[in-house]
Amino acid sequence: MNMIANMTQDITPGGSDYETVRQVIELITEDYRDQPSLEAIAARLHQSPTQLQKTFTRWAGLSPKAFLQAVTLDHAKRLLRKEELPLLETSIEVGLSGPSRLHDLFVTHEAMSPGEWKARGGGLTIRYGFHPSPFGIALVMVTDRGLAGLAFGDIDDEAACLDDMTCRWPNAEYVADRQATMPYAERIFEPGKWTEDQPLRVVLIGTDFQVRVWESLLKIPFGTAVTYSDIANDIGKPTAMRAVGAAVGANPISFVVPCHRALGKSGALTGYHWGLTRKRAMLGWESAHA
DNA sequence: GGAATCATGTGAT
DNA sequence: ATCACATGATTCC
Repeated sequence: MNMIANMTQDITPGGSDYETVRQVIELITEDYRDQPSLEAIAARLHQSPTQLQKTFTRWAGLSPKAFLQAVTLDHAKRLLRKEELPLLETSIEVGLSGPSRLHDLFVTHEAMSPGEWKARGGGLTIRYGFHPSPFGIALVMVTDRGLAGLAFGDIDDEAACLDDMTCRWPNAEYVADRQATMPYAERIFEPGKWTEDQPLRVVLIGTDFQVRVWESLLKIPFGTAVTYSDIANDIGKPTAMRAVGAAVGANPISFVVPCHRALGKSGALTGYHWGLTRKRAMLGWESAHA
């Protein structure tokens, strides 16, 4: 009967490009030994090569090939060596006014008191809403003090995503309020809107150690990366690299607190709470926008 | 090269 | 006390 030829063609609007991108990255990463051609990839996704190329480039500003190159071990190692990437700097100087978005500079953070942390969110009202983002559906959570949580999910994955977050502060009161989270969502993924006048307020809810790790992450400049042991050094506990890994993983505000810029010492990508593929996507996206 | 192994700090139960 | 980790260095094939 009717074969679904156009099945992959229409995807729901809003962050939909990411779905395609995700599959491309996944595919390339799995079969990177085979060096699959654009053509082969397109065939696997039931799309025409040109269409795929177009979608991908619209999303990343980079061809799939260039993108993949940016996520390669070699490149990662270069990010790690603090030998400033001449490439990035020139492209900024060239006058791409917008994209320099060193958004980290305009984030103000505030940590919760230990007492509040121990209450596990008790007495706290958290409003949340789902919004499209370049990396899939984003779950945004805010308190009256500022942004408290940011999570990602794939299409139709929203419930699991929400679960994951509400578990962290089980005693808090949760209210679905898309109106309240909307302004945050808009600004997060449009870093051009982050100004010194109106910095993005974030609230770090975690233990003392975790908060220190997260603050350290915030200092990593856009488009660069550090190792877990770098962070351990930065907070004055050089031997706690493993603990750092755990703390990084517990970061409730992914992307804003750039946990994706933490790599293994070899430059290899290690785990990511919301999926390694998403980590790759973020890194590649950043190299393209830097 | 890669798999297995161990030393390790923190946080949750 | 004990266990699970988004690590990292070392030691085996």
